Amino acid sequence: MPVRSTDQILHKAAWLYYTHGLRQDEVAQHLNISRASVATYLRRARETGIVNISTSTQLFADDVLARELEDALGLAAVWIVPEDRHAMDPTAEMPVVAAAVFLELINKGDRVGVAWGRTVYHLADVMPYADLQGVTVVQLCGNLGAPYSYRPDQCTTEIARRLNAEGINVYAPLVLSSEQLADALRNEPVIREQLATISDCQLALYSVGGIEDDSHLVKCGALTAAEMHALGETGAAGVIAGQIIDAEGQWLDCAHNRRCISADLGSIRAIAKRMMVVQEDSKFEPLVAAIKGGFASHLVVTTSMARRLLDRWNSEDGNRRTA
Amino acid sequence: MPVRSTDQILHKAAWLYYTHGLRQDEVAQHLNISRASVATYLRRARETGIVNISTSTQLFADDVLARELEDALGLAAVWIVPEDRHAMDPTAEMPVVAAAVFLELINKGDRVGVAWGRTVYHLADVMPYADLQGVTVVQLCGNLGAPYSYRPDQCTTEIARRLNAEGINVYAPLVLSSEQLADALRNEPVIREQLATISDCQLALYSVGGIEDDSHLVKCGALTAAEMHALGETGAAGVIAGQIIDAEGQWLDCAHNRRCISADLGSIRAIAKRMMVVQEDSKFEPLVAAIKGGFASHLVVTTSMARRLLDRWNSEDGNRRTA
DNA sequence: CGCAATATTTGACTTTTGTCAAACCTCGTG
DNA sequence: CACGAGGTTTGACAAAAGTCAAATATTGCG
Repeated sequence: MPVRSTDQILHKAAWLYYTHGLRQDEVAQHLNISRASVATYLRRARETGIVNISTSTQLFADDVLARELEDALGLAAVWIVPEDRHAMDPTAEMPVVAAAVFLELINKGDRVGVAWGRTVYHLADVMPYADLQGVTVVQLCGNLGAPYSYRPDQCTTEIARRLNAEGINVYAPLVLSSEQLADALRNEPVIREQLATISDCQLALYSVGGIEDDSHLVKCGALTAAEMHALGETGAAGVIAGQIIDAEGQWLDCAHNRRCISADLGSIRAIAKRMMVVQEDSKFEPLVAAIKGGFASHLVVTTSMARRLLDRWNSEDGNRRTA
Repeated sequence: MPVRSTDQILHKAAWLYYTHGLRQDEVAQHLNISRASVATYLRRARETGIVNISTSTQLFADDVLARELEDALGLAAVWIVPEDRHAMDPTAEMPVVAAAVFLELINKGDRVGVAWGRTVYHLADVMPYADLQGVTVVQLCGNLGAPYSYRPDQCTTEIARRLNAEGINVYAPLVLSSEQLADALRNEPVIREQLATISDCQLALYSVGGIEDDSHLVKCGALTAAEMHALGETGAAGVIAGQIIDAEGQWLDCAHNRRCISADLGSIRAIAKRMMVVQEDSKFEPLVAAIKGGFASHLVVTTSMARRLLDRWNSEDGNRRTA
């Protein structure tokens, strides 16, 4: 009855059980331990990503609506999460689907950028464990305290931890009090180099922020409700990685953006797979702006949001034709 | 109680059970079917690759010996399969490990080349099911009847089927009766194009063949024992994808090779990940030749084989130093 | 070196899952 | 339209897996 603390034994148990298909008591015999221990080891092996159990997200991708959206908006792939789901907690479903899709989109050796928002937080919370050594998770924007469970850096770290990947954080605040300071900090070698690597990412993960008085940026204290309101008047339409974009998805030249330390929008657009997840129906206009701005190649949305998007694009097509 | 034959229901059951962690009876309730059906669906979902359960092959890679081999022979990665394995069928272990390693090495969208041999057959037999749509499995050599379970094309097909990948077969015999005919066939557009795509592969899978009287090529009737014996006299050391190589791993200019329709050895060397699996201890010299010829970047071998390889390389190093 | 705090392992019990023959649908065919 | 082959679904039972408090080992520290 040897007592080893290494996780060598986790690997052995997992291998015999999952790959060879032995029963737990058989595994116990092989390893000279009790069956109860085997059960514990197997749970740990699953939790640490030694064993990976993944379900295809096909279910959410093979909807006619999804195909239509891809064609109409020119997206690489769309996943549609139905709202009803047979009395299953509806708000909980989206991040779960998104997490699974995210995992499917990651390739070995990839560098992935992760932004910030309530959606991303929830996603991190339900992210399955996996063994993605060689993957790097980089933070797309500066840091800020949040009224939710994680700060941006904690969020990156948590995702990296669950994936057994390397996490790289941005050691700077998201918003500074003056443009000068923001400029100076952006030019600090550590920060500059880090932001420069963002366009090397193969995959980005984010949601789009709204510009209402109760939007995320306001709740986190980056902007006051009044400031946000004013921005709305001057063309703000949504938020990408902490930065304000206009209705066409372009960077808005405003005080907030100039004081912001985050990934250059051009760098984000340069990322091959840009995965956008949108939960709330209220984010329709911001989402339209983000899509026009080229911030989404892979989209995860609800059925109703998908319908609205399709309607909008069809009507714009109609307008263009009649014009 | 609807009766749907689609596998939509497989996806739903798998999603609720594996991703949401519901119990089988809860899933049954959600889907309005009996729990027994759920159990059946889940099995089918696993068998068709909708659900993927994979165990890290780390266990076989984190051996000191493996590290030493990588360093000494300049290989990218080595997996070592212990021979004893606690009364577990030893010959059965290698293909299982190899199959898992193979799966880990495949990336989405890859093109993988699969060669031919008893080892590869067994590997196909134990290949887990997976959902690798977008992957293409191409056959590296021509066809030939075999005394084992599969022909080369069946083997490619079987692997592709289990992986839900696309399989591409070579519609030509491995060996022809005359060099003229082989030349003519090699220049047929269909065949030529197919062989030309081999260097586009990201991953190759093969073993190395021996040159004894009872070697694979002889058993399959491609060569007589006498011919093989004669080839041994003129420098043959092993077999790669049906073709004879010499002790340095170079293409041997012989009648058999000239009559052979298979991947150009240069194309094979051009593949980034060249995964070689060797089961039998008797294949030591062929393996040495194959490694010298640059046919392995990723190696799966037994402990004893690993030791012998290391000894050989160390002694050659010694010779070089003393010379 | 002893002792407490912490982590691991186990046996006994409960819950969950796998299995299989029988019942039941479905669809093509005579 | 009745029949039967081929498939799916189910209920009931057997087998396997999960759980947890108690026991045992390990570690850190005075």
